[in-house]
Amino acid sequence: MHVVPFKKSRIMDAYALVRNCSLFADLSDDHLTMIAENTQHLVEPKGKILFLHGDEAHYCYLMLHGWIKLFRETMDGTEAVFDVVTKGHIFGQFAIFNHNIHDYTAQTIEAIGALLIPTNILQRLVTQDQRFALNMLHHMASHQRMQTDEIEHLALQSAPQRIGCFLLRLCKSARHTHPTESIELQLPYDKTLIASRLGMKAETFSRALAKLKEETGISIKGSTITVHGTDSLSIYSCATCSNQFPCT
Amino acid sequence: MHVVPFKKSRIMDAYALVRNCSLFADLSDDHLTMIAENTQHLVEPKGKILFLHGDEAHYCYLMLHGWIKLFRETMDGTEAVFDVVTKGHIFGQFAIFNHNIHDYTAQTIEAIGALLIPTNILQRLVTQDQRFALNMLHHMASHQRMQTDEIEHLALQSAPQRIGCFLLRLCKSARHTHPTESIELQLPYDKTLIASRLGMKAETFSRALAKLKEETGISIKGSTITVHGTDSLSIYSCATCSNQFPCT
DNA sequence: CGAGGGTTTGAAGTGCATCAAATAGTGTGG
DNA sequence: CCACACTATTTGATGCACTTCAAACCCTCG
Repeated sequence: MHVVPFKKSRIMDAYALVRNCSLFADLSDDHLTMIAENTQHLVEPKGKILFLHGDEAHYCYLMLHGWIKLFRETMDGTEAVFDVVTKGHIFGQFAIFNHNIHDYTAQTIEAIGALLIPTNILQRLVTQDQRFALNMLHHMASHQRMQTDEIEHLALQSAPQRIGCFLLRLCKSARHTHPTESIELQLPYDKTLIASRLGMKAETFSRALAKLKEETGISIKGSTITVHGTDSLSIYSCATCSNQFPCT
Repeated sequence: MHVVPFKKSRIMDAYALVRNCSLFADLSDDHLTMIAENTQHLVEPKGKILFLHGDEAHYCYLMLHGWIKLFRETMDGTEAVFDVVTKGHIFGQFAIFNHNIHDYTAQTIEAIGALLIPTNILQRLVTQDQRFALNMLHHMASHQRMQTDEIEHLALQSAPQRIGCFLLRLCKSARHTHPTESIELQLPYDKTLIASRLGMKAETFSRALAKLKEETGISIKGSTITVHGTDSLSIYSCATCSNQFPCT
């Protein structure tokens, strides 16, 4: 594990990073400082496994840059990718409610930087600080809502629709809210991984993206996709979705 | 809404029911009594919708008997069934972390009895009682683990495997742990609904169950299924599952 | 330039859905 | 107790979506 210790002067950096994470919003300065003082700065190259499904949890991870794949692997080698996360996301924190056991495997898909937060600190805080417990509840609830949507999507949407839904989420995180304006998107990681993230094979992804282009008029040039207004995507993808337009 | 008010003498009944629910375990007598005093006894016939996806949440429901289907419906009429719950289960409680909006629809599939618990009481309690907040965290976490498994199963298991997994859960809730003994199971609700619960059509369920019989040697007589040892089921169903034998 | 991974394309197979119809099971009123 | 209506379940035939296997293409980077 490549840990770069924070110098004293860097503790304020960690403090700022921690405070910006919604999970720690509204904590007292004392608690924020206590967390910041106990973090370490983790740097890892591409392909590194941070922990395995079933491992004892020592840390949770607040991402600074790079991408991480969260997944499970079955005995026969197939993978189920639950999420792919980057800057600003935190993962591994739910282990404190699971006998301190990680519920999935985490692997870097490119070089990353992250803040390591010891789980025992979270464990202590959650029993001592009512506000943190409430933050954690809201944090878990929002995670749960996303999982519920995920289940619905897996059950009801076709492959092209799931891609459309994924693109809509990209539009949203690019703060693109106007439903008729054009927006140029960069796929955040390679198509093979997006395919796994959406529960399909790379070949299916390729064909499904072509079909999505046909159906909604998006333009595709390598990993650059131009959406000429999100309306057509919403109509096509959210047709079999119980949420309102747009579903994210 | 058919509410049968508790007589004063029945408050102790409600008290006992509430205390037995793990979500309220370890609460102080005062708080348990306060909850019990504010509950109502709900009785509803078959087919009744308790609330719709998107409705404002006034109550959560502690089941006494009967079965409830929790699901979402898309515009084109297809359903995604998330769960089917009965005696001892509680649902609707997560709305307090979702702007007091229910996240799915709840409908009776046969006559039910339930304890109605006002959500505003939970909302107050979760901010005032540290222990309740912690209970709620563990409760949500265990719900989340089940959802995570659900996503993995939908992504990786075939229809016959999902049925096998469902039967294994039935074995487990019948406290049948010995892996080589025979056990006779009653399907808890009709096959059409089990099919929806497992994300497949009734026809597929019928054929998949026949295939499961072929593969694992279970016996089927109407809604009675005899499992001659859970080993063969585990081996067949958990082959594409990341969890240990058995996965539940 | 050449190696290797990512991506696309084609051909063939599998699994589940759909549509249609037969069968079994259940509760009803006579 | 029976005939009927209605629903649940099974079975068959067919179609579609996604996968699998194989090969070609493309792009990047040493």
